[in-house]
Amino acid sequence: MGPTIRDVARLAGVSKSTVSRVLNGDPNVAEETRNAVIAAIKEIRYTPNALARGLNTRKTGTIGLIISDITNPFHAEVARGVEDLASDFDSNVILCNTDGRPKKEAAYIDLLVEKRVDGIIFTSVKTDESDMTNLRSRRIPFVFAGRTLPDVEADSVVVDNILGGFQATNHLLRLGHQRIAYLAGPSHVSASMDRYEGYCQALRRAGIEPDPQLVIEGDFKQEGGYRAMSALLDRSLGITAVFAANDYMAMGALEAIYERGLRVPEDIAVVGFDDIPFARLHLVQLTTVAQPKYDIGAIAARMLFERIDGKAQDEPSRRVVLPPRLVIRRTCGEYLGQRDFAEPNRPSRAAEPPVGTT
Amino acid sequence: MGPTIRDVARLAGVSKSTVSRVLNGDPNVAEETRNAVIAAIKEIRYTPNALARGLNTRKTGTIGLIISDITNPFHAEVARGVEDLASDFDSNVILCNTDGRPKKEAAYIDLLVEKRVDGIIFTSVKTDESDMTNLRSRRIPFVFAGRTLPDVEADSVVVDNILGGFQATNHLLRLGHQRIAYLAGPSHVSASMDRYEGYCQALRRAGIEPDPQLVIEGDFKQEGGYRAMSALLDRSLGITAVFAANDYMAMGALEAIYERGLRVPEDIAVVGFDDIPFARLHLVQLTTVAQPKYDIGAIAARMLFERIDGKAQDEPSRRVVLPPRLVIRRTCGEYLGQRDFAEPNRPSRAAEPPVGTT
DNA sequence: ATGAAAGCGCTAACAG
DNA sequence: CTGTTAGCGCTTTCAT
Repeated sequence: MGPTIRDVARLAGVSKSTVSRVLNGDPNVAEETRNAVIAAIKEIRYTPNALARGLNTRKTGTIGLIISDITNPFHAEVARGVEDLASDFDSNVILCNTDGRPKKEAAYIDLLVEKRVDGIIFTSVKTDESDMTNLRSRRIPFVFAGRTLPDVEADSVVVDNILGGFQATNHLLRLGHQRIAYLAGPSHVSASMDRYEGYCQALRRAGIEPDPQLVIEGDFKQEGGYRAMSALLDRSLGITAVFAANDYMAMGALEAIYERGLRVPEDIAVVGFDDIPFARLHLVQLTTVAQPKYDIGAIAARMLFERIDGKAQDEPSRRVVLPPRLVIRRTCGEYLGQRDFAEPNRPSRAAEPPVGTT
Repeated sequence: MGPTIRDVARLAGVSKSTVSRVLNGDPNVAEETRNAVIAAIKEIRYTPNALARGLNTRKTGTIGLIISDITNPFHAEVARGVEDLASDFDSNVILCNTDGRPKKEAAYIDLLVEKRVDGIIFTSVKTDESDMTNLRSRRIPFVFAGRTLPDVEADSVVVDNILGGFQATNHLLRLGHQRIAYLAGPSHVSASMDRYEGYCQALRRAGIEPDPQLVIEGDFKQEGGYRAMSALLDRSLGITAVFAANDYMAMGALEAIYERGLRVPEDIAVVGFDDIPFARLHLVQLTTVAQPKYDIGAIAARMLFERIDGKAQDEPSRRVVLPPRLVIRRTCGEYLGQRDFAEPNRPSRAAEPPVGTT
C-alpha cells in the first residue's frame, strides 16, 4: 500500500511525530535524528500522503482554474500564467473547461469545493451569485481574471478595456478614418461593452457622433466576424475602417474583405483586440490591442495566494487594472516592417507585483 | 469549519454510517431514512470532503496531465480531449507545464504522487525510466499521448507519423516535385524521426534517393523553421518543395520564402504537420498533415481510466495508432477554394473507442 | 436496515 | 529535543 510515516518511524527508531517534524522542516530536531529519518525515508522510498496531510491542515496546495476553453489561445496564455505562479507557490492547478455553460461551471465549483481547493480563479464567469456566496461562506477565496461579475465584490484583474477601445479607435482616427465600424462581441459581455465605450469616447473626442448603423454584434468567433463584416459591407455604408472586439472576429472580417476583392489596409483598415499569437504572423500582421494575458493570470494567482496565505485575509477586495498596448502592424497601414516572432512575453521569474491597483 | 457527516447524522437522527450510505447510493437504506438524510444535507449545506474520502478509498478522482506547454495549440487541444473525458468519468485533471524540462517534470511527478492521483497522462516525456518504474511500483497507471518513450512499456496513443510523413511527401511528389527538403525537428524526438522515415519511404518509392543535403534540423518552432529554411535557400540546392516536421516550422519557412521574394506555391511548395488552428486561416492556407489532436487526448484518457477502474488491470500495454490526414490547402497548389473555419473537431460525446489497436 | 468501532496517514497540542 | 495522545472526516467491517 506504499510506506507510511509509521514505517519510516519504525525503521528510524523514532516516533511518527519526529518524522513529521523533519518532513515539515521543524528546526527542533537533532541533526543525528534528522539524518536517520532522512535515510529511512530514502530507503523505503517514502512519499508523504497529501490527502492525510490536507485533512489536518486544511490546505491542499491545489487551486481550481475555471475557464471557458483552454483551446482558446487567450485563455491558454492566462492559464499558463496561473500555473506558473501556482507552481512557485508549490501549488497545483485543476483545470476546468466550462464552455461558458453555467451548469458545467456550477458542477465544477461543487467538485472543487469537495476537493477542498485552497482557492479558485475564474476566467469565465457565468455563475449566478449564489455559487459565489457559497464559496464565501466556506471561506474559499476566489479571484476573477480577465472578466468581472459586476454584482460580485471580489478581487479581480482585468485589462482596461475602455482605454483599449479608445486606443484602437484613436489610431484609426489619426490615420484619417471617419467611418469606423465596430464589430461587437455578445452584448452581455462587459469586455465588449467597455471596448465599445472606448470607441465612442475616441469618436466623440474627434467630433464624430457614433453611428449605430456602424455597430454590429458578433460572437467573438471568426465565423461571427466574417458574417458581421459581410453584412456591413453589403450595406455600403462607406466604411473605411473597422475595429473588431477581438482578434478572432478581426480574422473573419479580413476574410470577408478579401473575399470581396478589397484590399487591406488600402480599402479597409482593420484593428483587433487581444494580440493572440497568429496576429503577428507574417501573413496576417494584424494591428491590434494587446492584453497582458500571461500577467493577468499570474497576477490573479498572486492575489489569490495572498488571500490563501492569510496576508490579505479580510482586506477589502482589490481591482487591478492592467494597461492595454496598441500593437501596430500592417492592417491599418503604418507597417513598421520588423519581423516579430512569437515572443513569449513571460517573465522568467514570477510576475511583478500588481500594477495600477485602485 | 464547514459541516461534516457527523453534523448531518445528528440532524437527521441517524449514524454517520447511514449518512455515508446515502452519500454513496447504497440501496440498503430505508426510503424514509434516506429522505431525512437528504433533507439534513440540504439544510446545513453539507459538502463531502474528498480528502477524507480519498484517504479511505485510495481514489482521488484526480489525474495528472504532464504537458510541455499549454500555450502550444497542439497541446491545448490534446489537453481539452483529456479534460473532457476525465469530466465524463467524474475526474479532475491537474495541469502540469514542464517546458520539456526533465527537472520540472520529475518534480511534478513527485507532487502528483503525493496528491495520490489516480493516474497520469504524459504528453511531453523527458523523464528517464526511473520515474516510470517508481510509478509502476506504486501502481499508478500512466499513458503516453502523442509521444512515446521507446524503452518504456506502457499504454500509448500516437498518430502514425511514418504514414503522415509519407503522405506529405507523396503529395509533393505527385505534384511533380523532385527536390524536396525536410525541415526536421530535434533529432531525439521520435515524431520527427518517424516523419523523416515516411519522407524517405515516399522518395524511394518514387525512385529518388534521399539527399542528406536537403535535410536540416530545426526546433519545432517558427524561428527555427525560418532559420532552417533561410539556410537551405542560401545554398541554392534547387529545392522546389519543403516538408516541415510541424506547422510552426512551416510558418517560419513561409516567412523565409516570402522574404526572398519567392512565391508559394509557384516557386516553393510547402507542407506542414499538425494542422494547428492558424494553418487554415484564409491568409495562410497551409497544406498540412492533420493529427487527431483531441482524440489523442480523449483516447489516452479513456485508456487511463480503463486501467484505473481495473478493467484493464494487468493486461499487456496497448499501443493505439491513429491515422493522420492530409489536408490540402493552398501552399502546394491544388487549392480547393472552400472556406473552412475552425471546425472544433470534437465529438459532442466522448471519443469513440480506440481505433487501430495493435 | 442501521449503528459501533476501527482505521486511512498525517498533524498538533501537550507533556516531559 | 522527542514521544504520547487526539483527532481531521470519511468508509468499512462486523454486529445486531
